[in-house]
Amino acid sequence: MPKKSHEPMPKISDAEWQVMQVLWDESPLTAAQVVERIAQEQDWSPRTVKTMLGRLVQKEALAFTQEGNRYLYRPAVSRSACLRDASKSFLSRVFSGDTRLLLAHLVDAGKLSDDDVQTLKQILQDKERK
Amino acid sequence: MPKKSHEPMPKISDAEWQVMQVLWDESPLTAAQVVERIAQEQDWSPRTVKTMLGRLVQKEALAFTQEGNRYLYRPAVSRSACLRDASKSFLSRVFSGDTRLLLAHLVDAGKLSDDDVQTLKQILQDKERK
DNA sequence: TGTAGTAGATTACATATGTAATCAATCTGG
DNA sequence: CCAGATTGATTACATATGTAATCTACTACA
Repeated sequence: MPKKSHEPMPKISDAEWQVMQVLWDESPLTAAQVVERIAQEQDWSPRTVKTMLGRLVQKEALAFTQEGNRYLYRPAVSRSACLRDASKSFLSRVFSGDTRLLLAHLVDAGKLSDDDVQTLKQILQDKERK
Repeated sequence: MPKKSHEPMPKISDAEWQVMQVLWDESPLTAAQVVERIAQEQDWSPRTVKTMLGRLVQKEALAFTQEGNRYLYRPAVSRSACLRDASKSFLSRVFSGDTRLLLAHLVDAGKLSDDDVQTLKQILQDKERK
């Protein structure tokens, strides 16, 4: 087994998440391609996107390989690990780590459509049958 | 009806949440009392706590009334409103606004004990009977 | 009544973040 | 072969954040 050095998850900022999402959805991508994808949703200057890419590489949340004179970027941390990490810190910060509180809040705050409720019940069924 | 000016929720930082939680749990409190409560969990200098209090007052997340030569602090924004706001931005940033994804993740990532699952089912039952 | 504690106000300071602009090397079309 | 476009690299700069220390005014004890 390779030694898992359990590097602390890089702390990804709000804006940076946008960029990560793009690359988790599709990668590798050149900076220009990321800029395109981002443009669909955010009104950022291409410079800004480049900055994000640079910072994410520094944080080792992204990696790249040289392709001719440009870079091909790809995630260096898994989306699921980041989701786990972000969920955990959000949960502890806002809901004192009480998952049930969060769930109750979601259900309660009308965050869930009837459909969502059905899906959720299904998920729970499955989990029980597990 | 008083005119609801819908001020944009003040953006509460990670560290500031700690202080808000204390005051949502019990208020009003003097700075010294907040320092005490915080000391239970965090190893912050009393100065640091004072800074948080000051910033939260600026952001109008806290209000105070003078009591002799000291202040009595109390929340100026409701916990539930902040939970709503924080949940919303977390959800959209991390889970692209897909509540079901978040739920699936929570259930899935073993965040839920069997007990939690029961509670959740109960919550759902209640919601349906609503 | 003078002096040491407190309380709040002001200032400090490094790092993070949002949001770019400028620079140097390279590629590309004429 | 050269000028403009394009790339990544470096620099910029205001605001936010974490983490305090210093300053000033008032209070309470000796």
